[in-house]
Amino acid sequence: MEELLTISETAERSGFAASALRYYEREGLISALRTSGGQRRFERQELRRLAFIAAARHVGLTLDEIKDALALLPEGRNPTKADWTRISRSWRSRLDAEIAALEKLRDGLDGCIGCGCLTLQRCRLSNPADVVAQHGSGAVFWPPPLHPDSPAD
Amino acid sequence: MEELLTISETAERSGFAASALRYYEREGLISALRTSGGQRRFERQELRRLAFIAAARHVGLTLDEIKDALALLPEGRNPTKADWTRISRSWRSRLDAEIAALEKLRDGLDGCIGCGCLTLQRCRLSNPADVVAQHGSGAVFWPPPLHPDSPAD
DNA sequence: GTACAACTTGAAGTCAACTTCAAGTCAAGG
DNA sequence: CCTTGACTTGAAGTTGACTTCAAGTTGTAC
Repeated sequence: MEELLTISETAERSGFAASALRYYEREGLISALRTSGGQRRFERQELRRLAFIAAARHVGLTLDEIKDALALLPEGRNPTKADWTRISRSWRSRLDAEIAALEKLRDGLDGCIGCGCLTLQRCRLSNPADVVAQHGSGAVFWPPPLHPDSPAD
Repeated sequence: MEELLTISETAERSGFAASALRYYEREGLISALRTSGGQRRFERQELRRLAFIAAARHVGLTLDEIKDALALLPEGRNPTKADWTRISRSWRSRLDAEIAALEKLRDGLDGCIGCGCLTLQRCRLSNPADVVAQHGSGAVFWPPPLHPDSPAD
């Protein structure tokens, strides 16, 4: 029974590219033992961290956020089921918020596209400056961006 | 009554930074007239294109996609309400698909976090290699990524 | 002992969508 | 005419999450 995994084995089993694993190790998200010659050997436990990372990435967390979350795991002992559950509970509300934002956007669009207001002055959309003037910056029509790279902010 | 807008006026009214407007012009998403001295002057019509661009960005389209969409507008005459409506109709189904994907992810997480399977071998999550072996690449558990930059693909 | 795939490193490249910078030009008020 | 803020350009920088590359090293099968 083999105990440790090479980087390519870990890559295949986790679904991440080997280069991503090296990157994650550099960034402190995972750790690796080394052979006497300096090659990485991963403990099976790291596959759990990697599964967590994959899940968190799918939820939309940045690597920095994931790193912070992983830092909440206990030191010394292996994380239990309860540990993993605890630190991923907040994902639920995060996803709920994202879903709600998208639904709001969709419903706003329904009204807006239906009335053709993308081209008409009476819609807030066609004259964002009014909104900006009223509220400082950013259009109020749009829900907050899911990812903080919105051009109109 | 002024006819044409300077770049800073256009920036303020559209909500985009002046540098973004220059970028969009370079990329062919908007166009500008020029003074004899070479400064940009924007027609009011461009504000509609910019409102469209802002809306499309919020829906999650890339600039390339937006450029393609704008190319569907009629040449020669000014776009009508129907033109704008036509090219933004597909957003509805796109948003529906994104919402459905997030809901699927949320519901999957609910089950997964509830049973603690992030740490247990019986869950697909903790052993993605099995899934990869069965299906070629990528875990089947996760809905397709909303943005094509998923690490586990 | 030797071949050869797999591994190592640091540095640089990639992508999108911009922003920032430097150095110079334009437009409008007084 | 002069000042001054707004404008111009091309080039380079930014961010996050990696990937790719070059050049050298290791591990293992024969």
